[in-house]
Amino acid sequence: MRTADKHAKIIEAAIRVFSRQGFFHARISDIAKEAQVADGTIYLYFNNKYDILISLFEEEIGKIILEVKLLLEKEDDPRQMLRIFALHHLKMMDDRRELAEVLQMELRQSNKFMREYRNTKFVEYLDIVSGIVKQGQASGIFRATVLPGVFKRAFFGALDETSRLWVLLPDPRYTIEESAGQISDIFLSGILAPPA
Amino acid sequence: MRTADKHAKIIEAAIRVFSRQGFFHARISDIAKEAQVADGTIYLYFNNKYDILISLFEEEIGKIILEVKLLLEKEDDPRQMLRIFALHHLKMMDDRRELAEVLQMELRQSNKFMREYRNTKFVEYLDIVSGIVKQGQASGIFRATVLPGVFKRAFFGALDETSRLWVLLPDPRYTIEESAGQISDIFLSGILAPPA
DNA sequence: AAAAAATGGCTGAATACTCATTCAGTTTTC
DNA sequence: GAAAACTGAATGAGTATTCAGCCATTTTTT
Repeated sequence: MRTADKHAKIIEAAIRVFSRQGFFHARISDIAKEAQVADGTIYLYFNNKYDILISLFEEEIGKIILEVKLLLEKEDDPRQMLRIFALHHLKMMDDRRELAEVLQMELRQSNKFMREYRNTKFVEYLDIVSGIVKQGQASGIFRATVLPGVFKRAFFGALDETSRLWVLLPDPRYTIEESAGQISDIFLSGILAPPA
Repeated sequence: MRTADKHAKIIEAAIRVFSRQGFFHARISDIAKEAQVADGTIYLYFNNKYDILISLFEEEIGKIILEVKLLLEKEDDPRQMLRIFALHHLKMMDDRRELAEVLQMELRQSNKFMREYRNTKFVEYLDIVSGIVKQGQASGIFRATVLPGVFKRAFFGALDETSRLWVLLPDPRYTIEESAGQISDIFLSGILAPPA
């Protein structure tokens, strides 16, 4: 076996290069150099440049989904589950700055310009939030008037925009825990059923 | 007058072309054709391709800021002001789909890859929200514990992510008013001072 | 056990483009 | 008849992808 998991090596290199240069400015030769591999080798593992990006999304978001689902398994209070999701999301984006940049910068474009690609994993990630909302509504803890489909977008949007703040220019004024707490507090006040 | 405001014509054409193809896939010749102008003419009004994008951001966001500030002038209750901001934002994104797509897709990249460009107008737009929050906190209507800098990001992120939903695939299940109302409700519950 | 043959992962220079930008020339304006 | 505005073909830089061959390893032959 000559290959020391070149596939993974190339994905990791691509994360670094895309985060530095953006997808369009990244050259295949840059990724190859970063992965310590020849340009041509990349085409043994991926069909083309887009395919690297799509594989990267699916694989990395897949890992994140597994992580957060594992954390949520241990909890059954939907209020705590939302807090866990928020904190995990921000922590993860902070721990993996380079991946965070790629997701924030390139994921949006991808839906539009890679027509066939449906971002299936990303939808699955968002649906974790609407799942929590539905669970909370079923048990009467959350208001039934809140639309889970609107809530999941708003909640994710708030987290995403907040984490972009640090990724672009880390701001020591707010800690991750503080931001995650504030966002969770705001959304929880907005969704909690009024005391009977 | 041979020029029937070519500058504006080119910007408008660029909005359409960028929204269809994205900045990187858009050719100068596509924009020229759309604006019914020769390729070279574009370089009489803009320095280069990036400059079209940046001018587009500054000018269009500038118009949006004027609009929303005009609406907010008439109101002095910070609660209503937040509702107005949310509704106006979503309405505007819905009315001007093509512009919305360009802002959503390209604005993020721009910060990173046009180093010198600081997105000044965008910051000004966000600061309208933190301004409202500070005003509400000063008058005791809003909790002082909420950080305006976190709140503005979260609020804008929620609106932005929500509007992307329709821009990509219009969903007849939620109206603009309903979504704007839900988001405002959530954030207002999160920021209102508890009744004394 | 040595030599020969086959395998296939890997390489990187060459190809085959695609556009952003320029500028010499044309048309319009005053 | 200058000056200004405009045109669009030509230029040339930049790069995704290909592919003919290399070589470490494994398999077959002697």
